[in-house]
Amino acid sequence: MATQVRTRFSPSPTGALHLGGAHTALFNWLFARHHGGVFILRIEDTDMERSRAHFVEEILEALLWLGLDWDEGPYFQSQRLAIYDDFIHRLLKAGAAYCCDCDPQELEARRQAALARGDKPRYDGRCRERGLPLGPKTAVRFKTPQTGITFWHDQIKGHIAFENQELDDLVIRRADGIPTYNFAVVVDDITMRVSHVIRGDDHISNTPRQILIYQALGEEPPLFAHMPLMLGKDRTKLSKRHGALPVLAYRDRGILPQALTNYLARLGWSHGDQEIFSREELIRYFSLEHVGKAPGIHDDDKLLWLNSHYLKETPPEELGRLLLPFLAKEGIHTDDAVKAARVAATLNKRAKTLMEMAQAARFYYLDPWPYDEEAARKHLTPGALPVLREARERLAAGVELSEEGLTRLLKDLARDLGVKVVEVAQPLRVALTGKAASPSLTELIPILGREETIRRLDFALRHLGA
RNA sequence: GGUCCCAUCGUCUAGCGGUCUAGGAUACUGCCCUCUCACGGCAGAGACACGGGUUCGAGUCCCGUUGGGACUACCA
Repeated sequence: MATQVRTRFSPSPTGALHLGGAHTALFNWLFARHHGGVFILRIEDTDMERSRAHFVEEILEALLWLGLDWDEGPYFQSQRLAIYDDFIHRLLKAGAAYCCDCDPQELEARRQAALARGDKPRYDGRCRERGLPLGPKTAVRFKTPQTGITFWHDQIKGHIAFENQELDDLVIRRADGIPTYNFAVVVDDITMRVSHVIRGDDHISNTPRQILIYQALGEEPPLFAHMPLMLGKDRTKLSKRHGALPVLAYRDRGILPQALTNYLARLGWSHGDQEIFSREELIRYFSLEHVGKAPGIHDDDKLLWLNSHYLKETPPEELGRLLLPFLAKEGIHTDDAVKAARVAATLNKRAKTLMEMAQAARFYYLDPWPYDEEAARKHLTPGALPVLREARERLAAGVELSEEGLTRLLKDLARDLGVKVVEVAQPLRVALTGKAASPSLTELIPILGREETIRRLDFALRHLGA
């Protein structure tokens, strides 16, 4: 009988969830969902100094926004201290760990000295055989075997091996009683029965240490899969300075969650030539075998392309609803979802984000003046007076505000005035939208309405001194 | 410095020894469509890091070089 697939995502609340974190969360989630397994959320908040409660809230919010729901948790390491202590004592009793009262500052000084000498900075094991009791000022170190090789078959990278002598006796419990990362992770993954540890390959060098702890505990290690890191444009680990924003910043920018998950899924993973994946397809096709080994560089352009794809695919009614909060940010406070849907339908092919869409939608709600300077200079000239006047008259006379009616109006106007269609369209466009580029007049005028259209034409006429 | 990981168009990638004069996507350029801008359609340019092997045959396997990255804490 195959054992149940159980994966976990374990962020530390020392900052917002960023793209890299979302990437590994997604892969864990997809793997669990693909296998009908369990996805666990665990908050690694043992760093009391840097952990903040509000980051926990933000991380959960971001995961939920992305649609990455968890089946168990969130567990908090800070609430599991008694469990870690049990395992510490197991190790102590077995002689696989020992207490150490070396002064941290001294240790740091020795580290620096070794570095300066060009030596490998490693703990010299001076407390190893001292048999110190566990006291209030003692840390606990793991007794790393000094010979032999620790290896595993990585589900993504293949066979990886480390010589044990490269490793030193790491602290697994700090003097303040809090376990360190490498130890807490192992205890958690054991007790939560995690079957697959899928994480960034910056954790590869932690893996042999963790495997050694499993062995000392007499436990079977889970399967490891180290996925390639996401790098910034300068090819270093992705961070704020690459413009890699927190996940929620993408939401606030008007990126759709489907676009972001699609983007993240295709970074480091592929399914033939397919680029667009529904959530169901992602779950159906995802597998570790098709995760690549090479790191990927974050490319905002590709994200934007996917976002515009999903913007085009989203039904206008939904798009209108999504647009409302972005309109508000433009100072347009409306709850008219019907109008917003009509507006969105004219803009969904012209914007890459909801934020852009809201900016482009301003003229539907606000007076288009003052006009864009260059647009007005070019198109709102005295020569345009007849166009504006005639258009105003015919609109007032009751030209039908339909696609066909307005198309005919533009053509007739051009013919009757002896100019090209573009020469009637552009002045009208600037008069109505304030800009030289906009959705088609035949679709924007019906939304503006007859009265408002005429009002704007009158203003333009007066602007030209008519 | 040490250890480990990685290496196909600028970027994301397909490729699991012959079907590769290397495919798709994005970005870029041009043309078409067109009331503008987009969208869409078509076309173009653009890569197997280098050197050795193995093999009848290597982008694909092995070794080395170079390059890049990660880690190197009583952070996670």
